[in-house]
Amino acid sequence: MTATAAHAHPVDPERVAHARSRLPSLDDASRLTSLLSLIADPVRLRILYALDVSEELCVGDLALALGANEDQVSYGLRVLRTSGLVLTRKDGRVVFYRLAPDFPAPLREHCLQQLVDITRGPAAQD
Amino acid sequence: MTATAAHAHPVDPERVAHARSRLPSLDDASRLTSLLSLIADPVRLRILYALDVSEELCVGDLALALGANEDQVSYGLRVLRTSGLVLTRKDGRVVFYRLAPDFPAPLREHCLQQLVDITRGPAAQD
DNA sequence: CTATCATCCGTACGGATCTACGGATCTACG
DNA sequence: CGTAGATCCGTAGATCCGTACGGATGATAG
Repeated sequence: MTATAAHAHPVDPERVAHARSRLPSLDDASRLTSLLSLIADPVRLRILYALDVSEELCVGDLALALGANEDQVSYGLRVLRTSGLVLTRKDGRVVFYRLAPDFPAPLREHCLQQLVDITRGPAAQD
Repeated sequence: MTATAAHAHPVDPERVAHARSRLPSLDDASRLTSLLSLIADPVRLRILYALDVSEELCVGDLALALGANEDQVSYGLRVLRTSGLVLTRKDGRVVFYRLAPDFPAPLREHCLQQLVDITRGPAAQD
């Protein structure tokens, strides 16, 4: 055998079939996770938060707002820009960033506007 | 100066202040992103989907359902288990996994139940 | 036209993460 | 007991990712 090829017959065939029928394809899952990976970084996530509430900010101001150095912000923006999540507008020597108009709405609503709560109430609802 | 220390005065102080006041702390952001990182992986995400719809599955069945090898699934589960997102129940020589009872509800509702759509409609609605 | 500022780009380094493999456990079965 | 199945664990190698740095670019001011 090549690798771990055990388990020829399911323990619970019904559940396997049920799961399989509702599972996103590996392809869809990959697309989704590459999107999630983009926001799964403190700097990038906070950049997105900042842009979400402030419409438009330049790199330096973003760094100020986040309390991060400009290298980090610049790199974060590079990634977000490359993936099309943010757009730029250049005015003189300043580059302004904003969320792309086609920024995934569910991502914005759910992740940006509600997900912070997650970190606070997994077991403690206070 | 040590590093990139430019930009002494904001270009747009108001927006900086506004963003800053609404920004999650680096700490909250880090907590959230480490959670997001857990689901930002195709294997783990699909494991969670499968467990979400099938209540309980053992490693081998999970591998069957995902069409992945058991090593991948086992490693994915190891990570999820370590982080407390899934629980195990042992019955004979089979180990069953399920979502932890305190699995973050918003994560479940938003990410697992709605987020796949994201990958389909950013610009192309078919 | 030169100095300076805001920002981008390429690169190199270090650490985290995933994969793959071999072996250890524990259970069931005869 | 001894064997086979299901799963876990440790580890080594490959790969990905974020950070930091130096220099390039383009724009403004003098």
